[in-house]
Amino acid sequence: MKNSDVAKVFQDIADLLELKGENPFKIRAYQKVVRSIEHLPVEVEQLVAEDNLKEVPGVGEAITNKITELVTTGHLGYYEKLKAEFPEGISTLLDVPGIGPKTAMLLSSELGITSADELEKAIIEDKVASLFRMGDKTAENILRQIQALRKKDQRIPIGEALPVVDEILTRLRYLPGVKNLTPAGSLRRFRETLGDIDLMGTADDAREIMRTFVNLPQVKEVLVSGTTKASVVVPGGLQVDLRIVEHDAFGSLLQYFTGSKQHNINLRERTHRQGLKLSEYGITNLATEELEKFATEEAFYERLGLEFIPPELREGQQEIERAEQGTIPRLIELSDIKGDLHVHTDWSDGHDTIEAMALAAKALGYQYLAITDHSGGRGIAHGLDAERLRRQISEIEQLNQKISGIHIFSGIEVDIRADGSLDMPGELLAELDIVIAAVHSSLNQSQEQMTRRIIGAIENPNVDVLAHPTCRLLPDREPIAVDMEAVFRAAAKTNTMLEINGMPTRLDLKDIHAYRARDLGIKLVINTDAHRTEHLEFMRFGVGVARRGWCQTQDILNTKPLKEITTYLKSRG
DNA sequence: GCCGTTTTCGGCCCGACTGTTTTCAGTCG
Repeated sequence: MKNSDVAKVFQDIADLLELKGENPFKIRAYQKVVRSIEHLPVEVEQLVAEDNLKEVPGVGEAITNKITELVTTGHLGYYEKLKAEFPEGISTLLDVPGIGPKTAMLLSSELGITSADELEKAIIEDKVASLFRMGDKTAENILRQIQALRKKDQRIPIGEALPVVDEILTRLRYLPGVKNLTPAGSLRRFRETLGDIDLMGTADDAREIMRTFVNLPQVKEVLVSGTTKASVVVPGGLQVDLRIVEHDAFGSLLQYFTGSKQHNINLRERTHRQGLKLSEYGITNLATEELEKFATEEAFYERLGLEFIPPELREGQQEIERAEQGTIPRLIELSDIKGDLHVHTDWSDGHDTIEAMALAAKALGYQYLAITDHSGGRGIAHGLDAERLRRQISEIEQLNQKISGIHIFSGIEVDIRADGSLDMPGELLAELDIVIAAVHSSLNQSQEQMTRRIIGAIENPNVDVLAHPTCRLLPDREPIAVDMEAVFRAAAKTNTMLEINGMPTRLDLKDIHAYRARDLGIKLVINTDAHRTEHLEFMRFGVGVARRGWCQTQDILNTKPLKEITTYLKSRG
């Protein structure tokens, strides 16, 4: 049973307990476990087998037993019994913004409604507004939310959201008296998908910037428009919130709206024990009721006796304890990257020439670039055969003579065939500086077959890097069925590197896999898989994933300068 | 249901907004 399936069961339990009106803290305990499982870098099944469940934050005696029952037998008696107490499907009502447990129960008991569709019909038939504590406005709002929910593309990949945000920020940044304009929330934490966008800033006159914001050309609908807060909807159904405070309170505002819910809860629980209270306005001493303001996040964390916690780590895992001990690692930064080891050119399915790609890489300040076009495996446009690869190697030699200031490595992204063999003769692969292997076809193999196939490639002595290991595509294509723990073991044993592919539709390895791989001592590489010069900019997404995986420079191969990486690649043969 | 320099029992984050109410319940982030 996959972690996401386990998380889903416990999320549903939390929802049902909410409907039941259970003790809110009990409900929170279940919600906390859901988030813990979602962030788990290993399979729950493995933890059960090794009797390590209690190590997971928020998992105690009772939940250990429930998880164990669920993953060993495939069902959970407690959950089945709980479900039987409610009409089927009622918890889906909670997905509609504005509907909580009380309203859901009311709708179900009074009108027999258990789905958004039924609810929409009932509102249109004017059956809802007359219910207790409801009214015309409430009914109308719910109706709007149901209809918006249908139009909205769930969560949006960060790669799609970022350009929208950049455009908005550019329009607001140069207004007079505006400072500190920056994204917060899941975007600042660099989550791979976003539910909405939070923007923060400070201003001499908040009303001015608010007015500009709600009147931006890309705004399709204004949801809330106040003096310090406004919410709008932009194309694609994406909601964008802007909050503006006074300059001297920016640190607490940014802190408050950056951490995940769990990070904030953990932090406030901790400070509560110190006799302090946190809010977006600052830190209040509970005894004296005095409020301290903070202009920067650094000062805010320092006041709490904590090391600064990078946004990407604020997920409510172990980061607060680590900050307490002063052992937050110095995470890798974009400026640490010295080159890109996976790009395509017009020799295969890329858009630009080798020379153009090299010059673009040089312009980014890189010391090296590896050209890794596709091999000719089936289904890949213009893949190289042995003959063309030989010609490409010699062209790269000539270009290295011609261009100064950047070194071009000869490489290939060789296709891993369905049987685990590689789509290029071994003796030719051995001539290349770097060999990246990847799965592109027969994605529907069984987990057993696929795992064997990939491990076959990892164990091939010519392979240096396994590219985009799970082959998922955001937002739609699910990862292939593969035993990642077995892949990690094989990579660690053979000293094969794993890629963090920074293409925004891939981000593969993903954050928790990068965390696990790093933990096992596997060397990682952050690549863009660029198919044109502009794609080299995707590096920032890959670095974001690596930071979420707690990676430091020494964990990432392409932070090494040219001389070191050349020696390293040669030593691998 | 979890958890422990305040504790094995008694706590458990915080503020804002909205709409329905005549002082607050419900929901959200």
